[in-house]
Amino acid sequence: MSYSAEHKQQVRAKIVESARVLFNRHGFESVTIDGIMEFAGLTRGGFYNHFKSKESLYSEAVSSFLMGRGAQWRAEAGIDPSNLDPEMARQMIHSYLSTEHLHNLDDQCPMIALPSDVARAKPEVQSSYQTLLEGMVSLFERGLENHSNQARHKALSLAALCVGGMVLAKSLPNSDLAKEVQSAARVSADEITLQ
Amino acid sequence: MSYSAEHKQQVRAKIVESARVLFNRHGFESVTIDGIMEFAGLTRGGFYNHFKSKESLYSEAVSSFLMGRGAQWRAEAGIDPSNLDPEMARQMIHSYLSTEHLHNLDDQCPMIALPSDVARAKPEVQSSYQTLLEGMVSLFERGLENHSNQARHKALSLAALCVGGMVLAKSLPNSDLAKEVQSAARVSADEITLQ
DNA sequence: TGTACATCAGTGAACGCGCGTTCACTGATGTAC
DNA sequence: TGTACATCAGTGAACGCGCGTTCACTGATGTAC
Repeated sequence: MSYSAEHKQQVRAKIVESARVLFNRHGFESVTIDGIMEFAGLTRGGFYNHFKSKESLYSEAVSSFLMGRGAQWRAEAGIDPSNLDPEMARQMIHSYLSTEHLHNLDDQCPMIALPSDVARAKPEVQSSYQTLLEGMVSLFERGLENHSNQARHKALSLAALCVGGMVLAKSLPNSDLAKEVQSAARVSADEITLQ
Repeated sequence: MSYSAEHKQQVRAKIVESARVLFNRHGFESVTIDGIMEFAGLTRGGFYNHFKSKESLYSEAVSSFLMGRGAQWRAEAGIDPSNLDPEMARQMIHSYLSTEHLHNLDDQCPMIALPSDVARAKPEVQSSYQTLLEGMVSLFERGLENHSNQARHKALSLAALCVGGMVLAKSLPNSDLAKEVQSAARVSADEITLQ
């Protein structure tokens, strides 16, 4: 035997995490295998011991956010998915639509870091994106459900407001307008959440 | 003398339009100079008679939408920017958040076709994106202003809802969920518009 | 009106570079005895 | 416990291809006379 199974698994996870961060920074296409492996502390050729191709990483990098940085974020924010209320939903939305989230590119939600990349990718990658969206919508919905008979519809609109506000803010060169968009989206989200 | 000045200008415009469509389909990076020129009915080398580099096209392709396809769309929808009301704003939003718009990739609003590409591009490109956003917000604002003292804030939120709803829909493999997101965003937009 | 000419838009071959992928190898690891 | 060995994760040179850009050229155009 050579290395243990968990060693291989850990290295693999390190490559996925490296890819996730670099994809968030530069998008799928601009990131090279060389760059991913170097960022993970390895060399080029070894990549193919773990993955079939560059493309096969996209889906995994997107979905790894949910259980990795996303879970960490939920824990830090004190979110208990089984016990949510409108005030908690409101806090999540304000955190999502914050300047900190906008500038924390490495740990940013892939839904706003990679929308065009995913839209052009294979269905498998889009499924990972859908899983992220469903996670977000589910959190919002449970935060609202005791207080509204339209929780599903509201949760979907809140997701669109969150993602739209951040996507717009990311693409603007003028940080004043970016902040204005985020602020407006927060206020409208509050109204939807609390009404 | 050789060709007339307007001939050169027309060819240049044809290249920009070719680039705009191909960027909408595939994003900035995947599109090649070869592809752009062939789509415009020309050959590779001539590109540099008109543009300094590939990158110098990005900004122009994005902003060309406003006066080109965007103006055509506004005309077809019977929109008079100097005479708007909430019902007109509502129609614009429903048209933006429609299945037709989602699937009409060639003529799609660049704000939803190219968000990641623009977010990673030079400030000049982001300025073109900002001009598109300001145009949209201005239309919404004028549609609301006689009926609300918070027209600016509402217009910004409506833009975030429109862009967010469409960006999400574009990245989902499941067209049922995509339609559900669009539908929810439309309903929430109506509430913001008419309240 | 007709012809020679100067201009420069357009052509397409060629260059250089970067990237995804392959492959022969090497050396660290864990097992067999 | 110690040693020989089989395995395969990791290495890095090399390959092939595609793309942005350059460049010498050609030929359509409009002007001068």
